[in-house]
Amino acid sequence: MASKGEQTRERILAAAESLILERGYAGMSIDELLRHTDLAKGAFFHHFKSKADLASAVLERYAANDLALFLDFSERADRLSDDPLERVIIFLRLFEEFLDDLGKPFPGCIFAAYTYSRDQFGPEAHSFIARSLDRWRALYEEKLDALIAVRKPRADVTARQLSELIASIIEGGIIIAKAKDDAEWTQRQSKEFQRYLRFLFGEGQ
Amino acid sequence: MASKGEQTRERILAAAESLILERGYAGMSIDELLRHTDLAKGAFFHHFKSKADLASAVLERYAANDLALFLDFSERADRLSDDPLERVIIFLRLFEEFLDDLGKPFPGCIFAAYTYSRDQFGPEAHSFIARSLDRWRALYEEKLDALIAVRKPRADVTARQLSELIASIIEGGIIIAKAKDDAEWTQRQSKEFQRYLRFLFGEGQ
DNA sequence: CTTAAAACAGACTGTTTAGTCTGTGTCAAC
DNA sequence: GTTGACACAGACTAAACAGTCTGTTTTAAG
Repeated sequence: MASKGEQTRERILAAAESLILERGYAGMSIDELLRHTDLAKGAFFHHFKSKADLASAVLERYAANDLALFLDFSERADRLSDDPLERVIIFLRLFEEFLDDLGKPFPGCIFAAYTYSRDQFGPEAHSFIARSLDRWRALYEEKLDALIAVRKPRADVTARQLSELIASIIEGGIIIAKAKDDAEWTQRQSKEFQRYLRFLFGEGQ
Repeated sequence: MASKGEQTRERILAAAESLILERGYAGMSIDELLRHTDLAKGAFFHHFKSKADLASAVLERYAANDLALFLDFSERADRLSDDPLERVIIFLRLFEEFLDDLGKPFPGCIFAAYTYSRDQFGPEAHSFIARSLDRWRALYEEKLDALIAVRKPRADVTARQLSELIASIIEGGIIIAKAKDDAEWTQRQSKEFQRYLRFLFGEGQ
């Protein structure tokens, strides 16, 4: 079980993530973060040596959680079907299910939030975000590659192209869902992408 | 011609927009904005009564410019072709051309930047952003509606669905292009969407 | 040329900010 | 039960912050 200190650190990180998504990085003050966690200054600076240090920790934690989440979707999809097209679609639907269960729009993507505060972070953060986004996209590419390997698409399309498209759709979907406070927006776009996939790889027609 | 005061106001707004896109709203200080525009405190508060007032003005200016830009693309597309499918595609390609000419990734969407600093603004700003995004999306819907009216799509798809999809693709594309510093990312996704459109509405196959 | 409003300059103020520092509990190991 | 590392509390500081205020220059109209 996690030690007391680790629990507190996690509490700070979770609160910071949600505050950053609502106020932006510069808009989240440490004092307010402390109010949200019922802690004092000393506690915070015991766990993090600066606000920038917190920013890195929040970023790395988000990237790890995000990757774990999608890896889980990916593996579950593979267990739920043997058909490569169905595997992609189930992969997408597990994510939709996840969004549905939130009840409200996804609170936001830390990569996007940081990208719209780019100047506040160093080049290490920039490249970490770029790599994380690409790893996430590559999860889609893998699945689409397996599909293309066994079933020739009805057009000269690559797994990379389709993975870039679905990554853009989801990233954009998250923002618009948040901006319009529409909890189902992203899921609808995911469905539309599936229709495109069935056009490319489906049996009928 | 614009008066001296209007010119200064515009200079402030332009500098503020670009600073907000790079640092976030809270991350942009008035003092730094002044350094970028070579002005003093008095000048700023002569034109804007507060930082929040500036925020509204930046938002409204961006929305107006954005709408004008896409309206121009829309009208030019209509003049360049009589075929409704070509009109949609030219509409998209004029935007791609615009992005190409920037040389670097699009600096970002103010609607998205504000959405990732939501708590900093009031409900009027939220609904203004929601309405602006929807008006922009509706431009696509109009064109797609005209297309569907004369050519039955190869699937039971609506103009609204397709407009939501392309809006998400572009909004997400802008972020990822910025995050990865990839100037052609968004254009590639636009092209992939066009492939989908040709599947749905194209002649051959 | 006069004048008054508009367009700015820049010192100043009170508050908020990140970060420091000293001290106090807590808790397991010995 | 003593000790020493860990986990916090909270007053404090210096800098940055948004916003004020008084004054000077610019501009255009009569």
